[in-house]
Amino acid sequence: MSHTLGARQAQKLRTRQALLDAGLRLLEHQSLSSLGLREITREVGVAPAGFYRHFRDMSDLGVALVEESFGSLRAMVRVIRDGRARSDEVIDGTVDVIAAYVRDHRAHFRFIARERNGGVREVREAIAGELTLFAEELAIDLAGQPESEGWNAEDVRMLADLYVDHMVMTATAFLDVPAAPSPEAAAAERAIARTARRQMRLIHLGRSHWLDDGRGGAA
Amino acid sequence: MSHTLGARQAQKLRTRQALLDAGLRLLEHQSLSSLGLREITREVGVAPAGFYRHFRDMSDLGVALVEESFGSLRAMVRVIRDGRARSDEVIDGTVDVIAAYVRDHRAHFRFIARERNGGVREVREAIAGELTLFAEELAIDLAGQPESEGWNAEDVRMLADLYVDHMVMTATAFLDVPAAPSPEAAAAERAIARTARRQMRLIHLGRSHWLDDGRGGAA
DNA sequence: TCATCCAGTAAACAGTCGTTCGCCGACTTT
DNA sequence: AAAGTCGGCGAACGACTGTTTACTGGATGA
Repeated sequence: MSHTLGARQAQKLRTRQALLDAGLRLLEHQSLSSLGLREITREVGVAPAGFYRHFRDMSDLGVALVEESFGSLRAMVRVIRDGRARSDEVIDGTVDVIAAYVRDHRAHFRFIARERNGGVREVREAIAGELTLFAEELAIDLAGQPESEGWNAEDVRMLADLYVDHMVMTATAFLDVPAAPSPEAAAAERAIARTARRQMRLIHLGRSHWLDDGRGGAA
Repeated sequence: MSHTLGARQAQKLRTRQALLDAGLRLLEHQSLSSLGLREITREVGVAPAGFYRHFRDMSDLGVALVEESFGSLRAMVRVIRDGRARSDEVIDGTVDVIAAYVRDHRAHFRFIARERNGGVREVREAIAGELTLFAEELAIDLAGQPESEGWNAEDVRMLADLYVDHMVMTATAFLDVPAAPSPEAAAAERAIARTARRQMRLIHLGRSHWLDDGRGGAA
């Protein structure tokens, strides 16, 4: 059964987590491919060789960070899924959730944004996989909404991809405003949220007129 | 006047360009922050110390690469600006231009995509600046189109940002299909182009209904 | 209680790195 | 033709890198 996880294994997990945390902290100002193994162990206070007890190499740690990052994101996304029905509220709610995610998990998202096209293949692929999964889930949600009546699966997926891309872009925009609270920063955040809401509204508008001409939007 | 640029200065420029080319080549599979000065000079066949005759450090070379990259992009964008008027043609043309840019300047765009959120601040800011400039120009173009009648400046800019983000995302998607020509690669490219066209069409649809309810889309 | 396991250690390995220095020699200017 | 400029070279520097090795000592299970 799930007994209290012997002091042995517990300590190992704590060290592993310390390595992940230190990595994420150091990645705030540099990218994974320039982050050294010794740099992390030094930060944690562990001998360099100890690193290998937990990760094969830095890409391995990177992939672990991807999983950790998307874990915190998924938890937050469930909030939207169980949201209201009116499109205004869904849009506002989505933007708020994005803003909250970036505020509360800034380092996580910065890591994802940075390594999404970064220099480490394994990590890039892990992120791409998670985003695809995310888009697939969203497509299922969208397909169930009344606005999607008469849509074929391909177009629903097309719309889901557009939404995901837009969410990533919006979150990235939030990243660029300084974390330290200040009047200017708050204003910048509000401007980004305002623009993002209008963009989502415009997309939603396009969505609701997609079938207007009876061609299903096809050329 | 512009006399034929003394053999002295000409040679210097040739070396400088060789450094830039080598850098771009090496950046295909890694990111700027992990690229070493010696790595570049070795590739070119120049002594490490020679690097400093052309660039202060690697960030300096990175910024030069940003300018070079956007130079080739701007040249290509002019093709769209002087394009047809019908929205179908503009959309198809835009997607084709994006595809062509990624095909012909793959290394340039890969660099931009990778360093847009990369670990080197100066380069990140240079890219952000160029993209802002790009969005501003696009906003001017959009404002001049009949579809924008009755739009306020903020909403036009909001739309321009949406288009730019979408173009970047589309170009990035093209990047992920292998450069080597193959049946599968060609099919993947066509799928991306098809999705991108539909997304642009959906956005265009939203744009043309933006003022429908007389509130200018405002909540 | 005793043998076993294994997370973490300390030291050494062969490299690599960015940067500085003085110097050469071909081009440029006078 | 002489003087000056300056791109590129070669060598040396101290610091840092990832990885391997044999080890220690506390938790673990018999």
